[in-house]
Amino acid sequence: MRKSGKAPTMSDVARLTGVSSMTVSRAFRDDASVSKETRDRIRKAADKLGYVIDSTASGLSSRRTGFVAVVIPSINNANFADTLRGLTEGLRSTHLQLLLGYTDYDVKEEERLVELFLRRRPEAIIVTGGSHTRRCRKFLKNAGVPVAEMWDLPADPIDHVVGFSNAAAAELMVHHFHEQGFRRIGFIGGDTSRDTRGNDRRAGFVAALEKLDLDPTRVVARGIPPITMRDGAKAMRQMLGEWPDIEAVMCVSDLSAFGAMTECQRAGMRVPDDIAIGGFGSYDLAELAIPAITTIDVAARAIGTHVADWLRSVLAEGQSGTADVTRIEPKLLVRGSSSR
Amino acid sequence: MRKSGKAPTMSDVARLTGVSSMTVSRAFRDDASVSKETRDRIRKAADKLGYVIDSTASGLSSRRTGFVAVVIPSINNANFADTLRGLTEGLRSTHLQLLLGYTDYDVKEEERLVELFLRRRPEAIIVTGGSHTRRCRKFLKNAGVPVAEMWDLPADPIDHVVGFSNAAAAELMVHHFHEQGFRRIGFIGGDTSRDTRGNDRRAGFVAALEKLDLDPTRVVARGIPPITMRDGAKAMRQMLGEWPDIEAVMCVSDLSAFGAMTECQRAGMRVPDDIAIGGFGSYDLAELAIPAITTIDVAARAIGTHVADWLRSVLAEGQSGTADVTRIEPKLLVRGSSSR
DNA sequence: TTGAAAGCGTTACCAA
DNA sequence: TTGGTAACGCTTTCAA
Repeated sequence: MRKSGKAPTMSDVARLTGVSSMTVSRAFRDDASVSKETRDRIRKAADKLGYVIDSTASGLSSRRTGFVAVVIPSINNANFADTLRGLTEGLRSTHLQLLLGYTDYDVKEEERLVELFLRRRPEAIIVTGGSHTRRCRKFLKNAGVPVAEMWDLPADPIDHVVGFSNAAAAELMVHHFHEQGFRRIGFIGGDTSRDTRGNDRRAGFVAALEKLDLDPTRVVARGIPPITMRDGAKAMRQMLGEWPDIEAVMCVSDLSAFGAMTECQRAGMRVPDDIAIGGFGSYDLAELAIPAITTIDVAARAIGTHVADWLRSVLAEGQSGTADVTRIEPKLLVRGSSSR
Repeated sequence: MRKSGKAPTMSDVARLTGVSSMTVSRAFRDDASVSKETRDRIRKAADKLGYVIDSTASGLSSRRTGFVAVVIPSINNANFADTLRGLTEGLRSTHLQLLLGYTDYDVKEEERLVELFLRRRPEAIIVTGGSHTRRCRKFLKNAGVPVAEMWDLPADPIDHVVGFSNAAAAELMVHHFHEQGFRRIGFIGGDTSRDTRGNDRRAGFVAALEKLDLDPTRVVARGIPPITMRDGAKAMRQMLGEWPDIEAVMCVSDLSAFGAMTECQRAGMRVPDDIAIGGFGSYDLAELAIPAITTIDVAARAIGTHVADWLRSVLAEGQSGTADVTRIEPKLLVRGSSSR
C-alpha cells in the first residue's frame, strides 16, 4: 500500500493552485499575510495532493528546527514521566517538539545521545542530573543553545538549573526516623557505579547519621541502578542477615522500598512494628501498599513545568535568558510504614 | 557560557584543512574513500573548531533523515518500555534514531503526533495498536515509508504488524479461572472511551464467559485508561458492593490488579481463599506482591525486537519488504493470587 | 498581498 | 583519492 513516488513539494501545490511557492509557504505559516481566499485554495490543493510540509527543509532554511532535545535516565519511571508531562504541557502552545532520549542511567550513553542530538540542531537541550562525562560537558557548553540541567543542584552548572538536593532529601528521611525513636538505621541502594542521584541520596544519608552521632555503616549497595523491587527484596535479605538488629531502613526509591518491605513480610516481620521502611519518589505504589510506605515527594511534574517556563521565556527573548537556579523543596510524606 | 556565533560548517573545516568540503563530507561518513592521512587531519580540524555535522542539511540532501518515528501510548509503562528497549537495541547497529512520542491513549493525540512526525520525513513509522482516526489512517497509508502496527492484530492492517490478540489473552485468564473451579467471574477495566486494547481484553473476557455459559455481566468500568492502582482499588470496592458473591476477578492490568487486591485485603478478605485475582502485563509488581498475582506475559520486548528485525530488512532491501503479520503468543503465568 | 532570487549546509553525480 | 557543480525543499530578503 506504500506509494513509492516522491512526496509532493510546495512547487507542486503552487502549480496546482496557480500561485508562487512563496505564497504556499506563507499560507502554511499562520502569521503571514495571504488573502483568505487564496489560502483556502492552497489548503485544498495541498489536501488533494497529500502534501505535508518538510520540516527538514524549513529547518535548514529558517535555522529553527523546532526541536528541544531532552535526555532522561529512563522511560519507565513515574517520576521522569511526570517531569516530561510538565514539559510537554508547558510547551504545547509553542512550535517546539521534544526530541526524547533515555540513557539507562549511563553517562556514557548520555554523551552519545547528546552528540547525536546536537546534529539535529535543537533549539535547546535539557539533561537530567549534573554529572556528565568531560566530553559531554564540552558538547553542552559549546552547544550554542540554552541548556538546562534538572533533578539535581550541580556544583558547577552549565547554564540553567531546575532541581533539588538529593542529599538534603535523604536527610529528611533520616531525621524522621530519628524523631520516631529509631537509632539503628540502614540504607538500601544500587551499586555505586551509575546513578549519581542515588549516590547523592546515600551520601546525604551517611552525613545525616554522622551529624546525629549514629552509625552510618549499615548500607547495602547491590543491583544495577535503577534497582528493581526484586533488588530491594534481595538487599533487605542481606541487610537482615548482616544487621539483624536494624530498626529502620531507607531505600533509594519506592520500588526498592516495596520489595524490601515484602521481603520483611515474607520473613514474618511486621512493618512498622518490627522494622520501619522509607522510600523515595512518591509513587502510587507507596500509597497503596499495605502498610502504606513513607516516602519523599520531589514535585517531579513541577520540575518539568519550570523548565518549560524558562524555555519559553529564553526562546522568546531570543537571547540569553537568565541562567539561574530554580530550587525545588522535596517533601516528606509520613505513612504507616514508619510511624508508630 | 552560551556562544552566540554561528556554528562552523563543512566549508570551515575544509578551509582549515586545505581540502574541498566534499572531502570533508566523505571523511565524516565511514564508507567513503578518503586517505587515512587526510581523514585524520580533517577530524583534527573539526575537533578544533567544535564542528558538529548538521543532519538537517544532510537529511535534506540525501533524503535520509535517519529517523524512525515511534508512537506509544505511555512513557510510564513497563511493557512499552520493554518494547522500546527491544527496538532500541535492535537498531543500535544501524544509522537509525528513534523519534519518540506518546499519546496518553488518545487516538486524536496520535493523529496529531503522526502528522507532526511526518513532517520530519522519518524513514519508517511505528504505531501502537490498530485503531486510528480516519485522518491518521490516511496519513499512515500515504506516508510513503514502511509502517508497522504493534501490540495488536488489526482486522485491516496498514502495512506490517507485530502483535497479539488481546481478546485471546483475556480468554486465557478466564479459562484458568474456570479450571480452578470459579464460576462467578468479574472484570475490572477503565472506561470504554480510550484504551482500545483494554476494550479488546474486556470483549475477550465477555466472549469467553459466554462460551462457557457463565454470566458475563460482572464488569466494572471506571477510570481514564490507563487505570491506576487507585482506580483498581475503587473498582474492586464497587465490584464487591454490587456482586458480593464474586469468586474471581480479572483486571485489565497488573497495576489495577494490585490495587484491587489491596482493597480486598483492607476489607479483611483473603486472596485467593475468599477471592481470586488476575492481572495483565507481567509486571515486577505482580511477582513481588503478597500473594504474587497471576498474570499474562505478552513478550513486550520481543515485539520490539521483531519490529527492529523487520525494519532492518525492509530498509536494507531498499524496497517493499513483505508486509506480513508476526503473531506473538501471550502466556499465562499462574501464581498464588488465583491458585488453590 | 504576491513574487523572484539567493541562500541554508549537506550530498549525488560526474570528472579528473 | 579528490574536486566542482547542481540539487534537496524550504525561507529570507528585497521588490513590485
